[in-house]
Amino acid sequence: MKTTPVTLKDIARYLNLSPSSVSRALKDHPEISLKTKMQVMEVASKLNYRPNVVARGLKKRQTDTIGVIIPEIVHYFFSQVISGIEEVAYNEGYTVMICQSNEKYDREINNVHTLLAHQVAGILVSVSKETSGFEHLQEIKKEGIPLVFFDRAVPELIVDQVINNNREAACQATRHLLEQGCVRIAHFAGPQNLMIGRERKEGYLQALSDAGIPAETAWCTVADSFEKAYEEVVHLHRSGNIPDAVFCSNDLTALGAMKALRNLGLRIPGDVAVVGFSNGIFSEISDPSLSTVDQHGYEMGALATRMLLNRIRQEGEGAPPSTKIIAGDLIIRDTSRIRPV
Amino acid sequence: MKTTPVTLKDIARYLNLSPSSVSRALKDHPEISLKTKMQVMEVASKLNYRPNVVARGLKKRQTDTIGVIIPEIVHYFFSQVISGIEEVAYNEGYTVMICQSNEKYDREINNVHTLLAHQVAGILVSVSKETSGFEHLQEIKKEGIPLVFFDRAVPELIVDQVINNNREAACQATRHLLEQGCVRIAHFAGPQNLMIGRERKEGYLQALSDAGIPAETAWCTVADSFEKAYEEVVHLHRSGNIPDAVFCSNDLTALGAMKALRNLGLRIPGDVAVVGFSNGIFSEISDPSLSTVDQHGYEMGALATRMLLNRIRQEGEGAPPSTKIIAGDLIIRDTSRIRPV
DNA sequence: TTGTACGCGTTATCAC
DNA sequence: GTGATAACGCGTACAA
Repeated sequence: MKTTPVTLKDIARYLNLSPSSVSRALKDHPEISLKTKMQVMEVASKLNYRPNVVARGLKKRQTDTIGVIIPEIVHYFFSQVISGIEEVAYNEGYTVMICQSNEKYDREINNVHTLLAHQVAGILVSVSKETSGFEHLQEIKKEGIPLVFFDRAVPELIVDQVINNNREAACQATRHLLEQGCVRIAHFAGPQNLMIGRERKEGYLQALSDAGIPAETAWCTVADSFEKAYEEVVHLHRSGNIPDAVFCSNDLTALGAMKALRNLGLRIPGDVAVVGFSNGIFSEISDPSLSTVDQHGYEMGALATRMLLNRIRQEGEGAPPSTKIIAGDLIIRDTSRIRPV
Repeated sequence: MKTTPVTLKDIARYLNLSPSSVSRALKDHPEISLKTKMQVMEVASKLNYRPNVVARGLKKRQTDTIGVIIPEIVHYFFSQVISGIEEVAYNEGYTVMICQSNEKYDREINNVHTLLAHQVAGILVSVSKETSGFEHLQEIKKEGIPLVFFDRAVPELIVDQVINNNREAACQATRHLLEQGCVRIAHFAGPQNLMIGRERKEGYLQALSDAGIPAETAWCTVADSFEKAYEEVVHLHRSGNIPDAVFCSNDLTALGAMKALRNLGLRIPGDVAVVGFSNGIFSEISDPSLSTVDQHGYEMGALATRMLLNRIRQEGEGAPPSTKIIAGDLIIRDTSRIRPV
């Protein structure tokens, strides 16, 4: 015994009104008598009326849904971002449609098409590690749908974006290691096709150069996972070229490095100091606790969503695309505390 | 210069066909000539046609979207579940609409109404800690929309559900502590209005009773957060009533307890052994590494989604509601390794 | 095998 | 102030 939802027509029939009047009454149209408004409101809540957003979406060629394309939901940072997105969207009467690209280019393209087919009001994207083209993202713009990047942007596309000041934060983190007396500092970098990977590496190199320390290529490699970091440390150790600090482009990488260092009998931070990036939930409780950069994922998601909603509401003519920077905070914990600061 | 999406009509005009023929051709209707089908397919891909799912949704009174109501996205376990949901949905051509209740009853009710207004094809729910009624969930059933619980179910509602064997897993975890020689075992329980909270407590009591050990009320309290666990340990210590083991209803609680124990100068597991619940990402890398129960979040999300899709496709008449149990795996790590097993 | 007509629920436009 | 009408894009019974 399925109950079909109550529609405008039901209310209209009930009150001997036309559907259009009911529609107007419900959206508080000025040209409707207070009396009918009251009646309609009352009947609506009595019959438990809920507007059919699908029908409205069809009519207005736009829904109240925000599309999100995110590389991997299970990353703590990204789950924070999603939470921020959902929170703002909820408060503004929007819903969130989530797609994960699983770091695959193909899938990301698919996700875009899915969201476009759903007539979402706007799209938030953090591109996958694999993404090498951007025609799919241009399709979004072509349809006049607002697009905002968060965390991982595509430099070729000039659209609103919220990103971390990766370069500065990485520079700061490296400088911190220098201040601790480290001079042989390695960097386990993220994928260099991602801007965040490049920027963090640049920040690292910048800090070294500022300190007048030449960069050693053997110490600056792409190692983007727990396992790769582990292997890289073992590799460096075997070649008798162990650094006295490692700055990793994310926390998991840092933990992989730490595990390898421990297994090799090296003390942290005594022999090798470690700094990560992201402030994952485990950085605080790892042993020793991990120095890292807090990226403020929740705020990033919230801000990106607010920017998107602004675009959605402005409908076209608006300010030129802007880039908001969320400053990462270096959190100094035990993996890099050698001398008192 | 917005481009409006290509519609069936555009293709029809292009080929001098009627929209209905195009529609049929695209869904591989048997009564359409192969030739037209080919033509339509070709033009469709050439014009980059993508069906408007909103219109289809209105027509069929049902969309290809699955609604998810989840307490908090940032919990590692829940993010795993979402990932599993999204993966299966994606492979089956469905999209996922996410709502988080933030553990609030009001908000959960709101979420239900939002999803119903969106004509979702089915809904996956894990109820909030606050949820005390279930009229809102019954509304879902009333509209004939399939509903599947995951992790946290409402016992009063007989619907499909995927849950952990919390009682058995808790029992096993407690038994493990007994086998390690612990006899004064405390339990920091979850909220008792949630079935999972009650069941884990029951498992704990069961194990004690099986071992002929009377339960001590002072050792079995509701402590459901890092902070509360911390305080509870301090409290027990102050009253000179420290147990020799603590079984916690989740990992964060366990970590709070561990922190307090460390600060009190008690060794883990030497003085007090600890076991958590959930296998959060940090349990493996905490110090000492935390024994816990792996709840297989990803599999839970994937299975729940498959069950939901089955219901959606069967349309009404189907098997009676079933309950799938996902067995939690006790993972023994260092916080409970006292004697060789 | 293909076309016609209508409706899904809502809203915008025009008329009264 | 309110009602009638059309349209959003698609699917389907019915007709041809």
